[in-house]
Amino acid sequence: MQYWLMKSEPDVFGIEHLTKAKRRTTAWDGVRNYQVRNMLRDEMRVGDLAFFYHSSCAIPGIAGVVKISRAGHPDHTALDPENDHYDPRSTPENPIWYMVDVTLVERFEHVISLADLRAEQALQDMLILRRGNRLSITPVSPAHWRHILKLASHIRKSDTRKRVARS
DNA sequence: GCCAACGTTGGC
DNA sequence: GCCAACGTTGGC
Repeated sequence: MQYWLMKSEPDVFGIEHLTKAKRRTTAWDGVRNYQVRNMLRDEMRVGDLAFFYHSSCAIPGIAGVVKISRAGHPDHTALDPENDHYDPRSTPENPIWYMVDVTLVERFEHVISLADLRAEQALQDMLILRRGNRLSITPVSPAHWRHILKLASHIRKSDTRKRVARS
């Protein structure tokens, strides 16, 4: 079992879209970076889990958890001249670009913001926190994964306390 | 194979 | 909208 972090711009496709998608599943298409292509094609396995990260938005951060529900297969959007991600170098016989399918596992009640993540000493060496990091998919260590899930549950508990205190 | 120019990402 | 950082392109 491996863990990942996958970035998407919520204005284009966010976790909100995934909650409404058929079978809460979507193809993770449009990746046009070779390092990330190699992860999609060669490394990501069905059953792996990934954080769904919102980038380039008001509150960048982790919005929930998805699982890989289909392993790497050719990204057909590269073959479609009408598509924004069209790449004339890619052909059905020789596809250059790959995608996986992801299925929603959990949407966090609140996004764990980038600022929240940066505040955690235990997460200092996360790839996502390194300056200049531009990969749209990065591996996440089991220790970091567990730590972030703990953060998510703490946020839930503190919310509960606040609700109780108010009532 | 080098490297400058250019395009893109993404936080702020 | 700015800009740092990085990947890609293409001339040589």
